Amino acid sequence: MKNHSNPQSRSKPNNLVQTIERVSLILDILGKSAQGISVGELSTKVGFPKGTTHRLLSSLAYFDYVRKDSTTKNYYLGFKLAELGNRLLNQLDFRTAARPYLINLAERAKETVHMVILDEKEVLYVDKLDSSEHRSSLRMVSMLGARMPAHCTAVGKVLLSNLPEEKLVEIVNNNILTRRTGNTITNPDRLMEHLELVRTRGYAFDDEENEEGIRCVAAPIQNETGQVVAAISISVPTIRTAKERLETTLKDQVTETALKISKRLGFRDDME
Amino acid sequence: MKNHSNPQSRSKPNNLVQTIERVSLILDILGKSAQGISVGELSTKVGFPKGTTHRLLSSLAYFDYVRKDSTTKNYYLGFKLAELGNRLLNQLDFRTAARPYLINLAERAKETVHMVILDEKEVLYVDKLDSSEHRSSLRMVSMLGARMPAHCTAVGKVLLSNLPEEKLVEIVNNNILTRRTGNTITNPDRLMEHLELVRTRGYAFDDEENEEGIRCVAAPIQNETGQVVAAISISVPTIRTAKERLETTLKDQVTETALKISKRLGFRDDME
DNA sequence: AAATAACGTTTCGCAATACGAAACATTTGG
DNA sequence: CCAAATGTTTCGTATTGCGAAACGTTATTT
Repeated sequence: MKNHSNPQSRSKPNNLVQTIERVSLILDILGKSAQGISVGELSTKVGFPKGTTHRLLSSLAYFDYVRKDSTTKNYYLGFKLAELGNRLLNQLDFRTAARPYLINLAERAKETVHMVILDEKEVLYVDKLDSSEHRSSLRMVSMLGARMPAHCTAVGKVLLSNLPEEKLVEIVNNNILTRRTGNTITNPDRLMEHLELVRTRGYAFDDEENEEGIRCVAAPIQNETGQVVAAISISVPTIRTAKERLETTLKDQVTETALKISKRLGFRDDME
Repeated sequence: MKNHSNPQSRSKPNNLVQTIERVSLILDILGKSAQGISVGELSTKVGFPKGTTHRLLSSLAYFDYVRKDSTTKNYYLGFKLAELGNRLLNQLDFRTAARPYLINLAERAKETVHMVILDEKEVLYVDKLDSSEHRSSLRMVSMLGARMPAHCTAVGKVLLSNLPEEKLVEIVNNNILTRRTGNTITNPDRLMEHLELVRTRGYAFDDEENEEGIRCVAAPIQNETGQVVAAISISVPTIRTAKERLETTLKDQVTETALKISKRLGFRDDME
């Protein structure tokens, strides 16, 4: 699997298959209902009749996309999704290639390391390594597959800054930049300016812009065609680490590691 | 979310929704094609016409269940699956409850710890902790969501042994017990006998029955109703660890931890 | 315990939906 | 540059899935 960015993605097909649209809606709702949901409740939520909802659910259950608690009769997401999600992550070749480098980085920095990809306006976590130092901290329990707005994370800003101009403008203009903390950049013009800086520098910081008390540095991963396919970052709690360490040692470690991984993927910095 | 076992699951609904059946088939194939697959190729594989296949794919792509490489035009699994899979795992309350105990167990044993649930004849990995000692070993790269036959793993045998008699018989009779190593129990009668022992003991070993060079001990996790919802295990390489340690220290550690987690979930051993 | 309400499940005639053959477009290779 | 292969769209048609209503099955009330 090589190309992971998807430039002209998500154009609404002229004839959407109704069932797929409905299934997607159902799974989204189930994903938000940790306690499960009954046919009736779901039926009113999605707006199609009980019978129809039931039919879709039982077909989904047959293929394990959905699970029914046999006593309460509530429906949940099914384990097939975990299986396919796992398959997907393992199919990402850059992820496999990066692993050893990320483990090494986490050990040396003694901090948490993430790898993410860009999906429209959000970043998606595809790997995560804790340093042995902070294993017991339960702060971030398994974020694999989790999403985060791009504009307020170091990884997100690195990835945005490498987008073709028009795509970037489209994303920035068509979405409100949600405020997550006092430091979040919510002004489109300021963000564009900031991304310009990130692009020339080749790395980005997150100075408590996404979460109070957490700072990050991030750098891009490029493949053999020079395309940016992912970004990696180191996250540190403000209490424990001085801003200076982030901007010197840690910054150097992420950028170096990112370059090593990129080279491993066939990238050459003499390329252009 | 409470009940996770699904006693009378997977009965074929009288009227399956065709689209769901087809989508499931497509996703399964994509899950096996790491290098991506073209419309034409997929179309012949699944056996429906190109146009139809294309329509389904573009609808799936719209909701991000599938991704299209814009240059090669190949299709891949989409990131929505990773997101939903992640949601599912985080919705498992017993998993969240168990985490701290598993971290502790991995640290003390200095070995790899797994948590799994039973899904029909297979076991599905829902959590995994490496001890800091063996982090760099790349042997098991992210098995979350991965599946394994139940009959040849310690966790699987624990879970099978707690199934209602009829369900167990059904599973053992309707599936061939695939041989994974020289030690795999492939004879149904011997397996039933062995599971009887596991049931009375309350824990199970895997003596290189699933993978040459790996041994495990596993114990069950029970919830407030006494129902077995998951199993946990410690895995050790035969070269590094004597069988005796597995059968004494490590066995005690897993069973103790499993009981602690069960109690945390409201289980009381005085129940019955 | 009986009655009833509330919810899950199934049925079935109808029409909208998705089907798929074939036309059209685009890319690839000679 | 043409031809072959592959991806995409169209469109008339029949099938598929729709959903109102009937039927079962748990839960709740009196």
